[in-house]
Amino acid sequence: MRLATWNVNSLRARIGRVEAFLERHDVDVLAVQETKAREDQLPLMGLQSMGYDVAAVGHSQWNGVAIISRVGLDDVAEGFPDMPPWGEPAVAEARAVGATCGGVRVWSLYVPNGRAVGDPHYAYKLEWLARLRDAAVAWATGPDALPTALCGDWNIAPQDDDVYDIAAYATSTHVTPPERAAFQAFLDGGYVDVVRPHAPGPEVFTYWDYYRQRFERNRGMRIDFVLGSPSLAERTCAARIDREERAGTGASDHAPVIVDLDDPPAPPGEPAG
DNA sequence: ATGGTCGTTTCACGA
Repeated sequence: MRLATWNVNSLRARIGRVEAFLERHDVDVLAVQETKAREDQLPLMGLQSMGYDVAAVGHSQWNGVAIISRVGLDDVAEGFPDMPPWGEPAVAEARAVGATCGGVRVWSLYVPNGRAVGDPHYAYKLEWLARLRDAAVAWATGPDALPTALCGDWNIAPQDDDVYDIAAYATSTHVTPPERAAFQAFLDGGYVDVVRPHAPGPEVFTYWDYYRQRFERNRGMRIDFVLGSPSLAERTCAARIDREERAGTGASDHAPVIVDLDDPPAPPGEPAG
């Protein structure tokens, strides 16, 4: 099964690229962020004709997440248990959608940006992450736990090498110790960055600002991640960042991240094949 | 510190 995550910066503006991406990489499940669309605004017909179902929560101007799947879309959840409220419900709730796709629990997450250290949005970001972490650890444990993938734009660069110029971010969000601790708490809870081990090397960035030719100068950040529960991490056999999707006119400011999963181990007692 | 460029039910604001 091939799983991907991509902050598309408007699904309506990018629908042609999304369809081409799904076809080019033969993607089974795509978690998208910043759809900037209510469900009733989404151009779904092209995706449906390609065999995909869509589960989405959204707002016309910001946030918004969706899961696009051709291997099933069951037990859809809009938001996670105990997700903290903030502002308009339509905005607060447009940050997380979960579904079971082909036996894997997939979440598409748009972690709050935080805006600035000290801003109320920054405190909300940390609270949101802490509550998600508690829920996510619960999902990954217990006898009935499905392999779980936390896919999305985390708006956190966990390591200094994940920023083109860490000194330029000395007073910025995305790299502060509390944000990095919030990210680390998922790893401490058993989740694994399933991409970095399979896509090592210097080209780690997933996001480049539109302005000042940041992509052309490779001044980017690594803020999009797939964190896998232990059983999902075991099945991860390959991963890559599709930098080419970020090039050219009409690109999102984020590149897609792709993860390949082996088939699950056969249940005991059943013949192989 | 500022501004650069995108997106949006746009002449303002979020990223």
